[in-house]
Amino acid sequence: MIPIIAIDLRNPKPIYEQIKDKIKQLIIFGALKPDEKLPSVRELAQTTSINPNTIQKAYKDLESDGFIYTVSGRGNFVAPSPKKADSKRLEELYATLRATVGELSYLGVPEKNITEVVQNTISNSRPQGGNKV
Amino acid sequence: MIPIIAIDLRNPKPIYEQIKDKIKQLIIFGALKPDEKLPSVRELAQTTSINPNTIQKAYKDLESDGFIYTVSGRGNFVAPSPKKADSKRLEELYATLRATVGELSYLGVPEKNITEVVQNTISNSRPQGGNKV
Amino acid sequence: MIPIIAIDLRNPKPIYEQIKDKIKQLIIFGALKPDEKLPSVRELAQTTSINPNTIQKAYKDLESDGFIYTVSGRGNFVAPSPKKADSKRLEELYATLRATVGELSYLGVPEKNITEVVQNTISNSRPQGGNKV
Amino acid sequence: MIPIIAIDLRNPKPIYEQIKDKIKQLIIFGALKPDEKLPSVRELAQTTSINPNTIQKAYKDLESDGFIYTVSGRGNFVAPSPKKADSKRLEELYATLRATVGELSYLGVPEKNITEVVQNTISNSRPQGGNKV
DNA sequence: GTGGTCTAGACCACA
DNA sequence: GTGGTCTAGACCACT
Repeated sequence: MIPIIAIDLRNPKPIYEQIKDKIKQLIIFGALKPDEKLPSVRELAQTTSINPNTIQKAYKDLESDGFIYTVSGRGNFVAPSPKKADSKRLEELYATLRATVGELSYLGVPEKNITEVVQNTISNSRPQGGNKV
Repeated sequence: MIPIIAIDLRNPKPIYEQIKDKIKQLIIFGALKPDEKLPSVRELAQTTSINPNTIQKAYKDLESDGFIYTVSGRGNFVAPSPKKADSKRLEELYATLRATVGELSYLGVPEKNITEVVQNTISNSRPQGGNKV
Repeated sequence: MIPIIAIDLRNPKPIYEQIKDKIKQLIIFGALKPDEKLPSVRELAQTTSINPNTIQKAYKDLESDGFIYTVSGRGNFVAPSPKKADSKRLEELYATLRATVGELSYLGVPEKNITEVVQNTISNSRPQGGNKV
Repeated sequence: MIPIIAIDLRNPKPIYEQIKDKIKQLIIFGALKPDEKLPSVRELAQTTSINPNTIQKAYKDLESDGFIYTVSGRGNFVAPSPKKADSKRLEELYATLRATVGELSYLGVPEKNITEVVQNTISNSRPQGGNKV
């Protein structure tokens, strides 16, 4: 199953970041299961009409962020859930969270709407490790 | 009161965006009150050792985003209330919110911690428009 | 002062890794001081006849390893000494150390010679932090 | 005694090199005695699920490096003593040693810890040639 | 002038 | 067939 990744060339965000974000989402929200094979660099390059080098950069970044792993000659695969959270990354995420929620609130979005989105997002995100069951 | 704005040159994020973000935060979380005067471009350029053109760009962006307003010859001031919520911007913020919360959850941060940060952020953010009081 | 970096194209080790290693050495053994400016990507590309993309890859890797930092529009600079050692990297280094020393010993190099090289290397490596005075 | 060789497919290092390194270690640290028989290519291929060609290549390299010898139709055996020290290889090992020790020192590892590892490694490595006893 | 991104096209090592 | 490396050449954003 090859998930289609839509790229918006007019988006100022770099293409490889758009790819990273899309794949991250697919992993986080469970559309891609652990150890599932991702489309090969060349394959994804063809289906998206993006240059293979650009795809590879996205994959490399995802690997160093611990979302996927690479087996040379075989392809790229979804990593099992990370054991240790990188504290630097967590700080970034918290900062983004505060800025985003703050702006939403400032723009007049009622608390109820915000917390609802947060709740839904959490319950839809991939249960990590599976320890709970 | 001239808020000190710390700029990190090593940060890959463009300087003018760092300035925008910092000032946004000061407004959202109430450190800068409505109609309060912002430091002049020159002044801020001096205290931060940043090129005035860069400061100028940040101010211009903040104005078009409705966070501040400019009075020619007088200076820049904090906007009293956010301009009508731009639905495109709201969608962006929601997308960021979902991505951020999703990743936090995926990285193993318990729901409690996330919602706590969200709650605190909301209650600390500036009551918009002064409608509540 | 632009240190000349010699590249051996016949060496099976990738060019960007050769560059990384050379620069690491210059930093570790103090030929490049903290906050000293490195040659720009284009400049080094010219003096070495290596493609700029290859140089950039080396610089990016060095940055993510904490040896240098990048200021966009300004250039690349030697990072001050790392505060926290990355435990994963340390493990790699210890493994390499054991393998190397083991093989040297196995090949008949007397203990004296090995420890001498180790001692010299340590005393020549850049004093980090400067706390000791 | 068939030593178990763990291969990490995610490791970017080629599989045949991982095998070479593992076997080298077993020889250097005495887990495999001189003239002891190594598992056959087929056998090792089965127990590790690695392609026999890959194992073959590792063995061939080990032979030309003087760590093992092959008797046609009989199998592969641990070389009794290292072949005459190849000065090119020694230079490589010294270079690696300096780079590794330098980086460890740079990363803040105290001299004591480094020399301790070196000492232990030397005393655990196989006494070469049996000259000492 | 600096780094950052992207493309097109090529060759290699590995399995 | 897969990822990894490299080149040549181009355009952009930032300062």
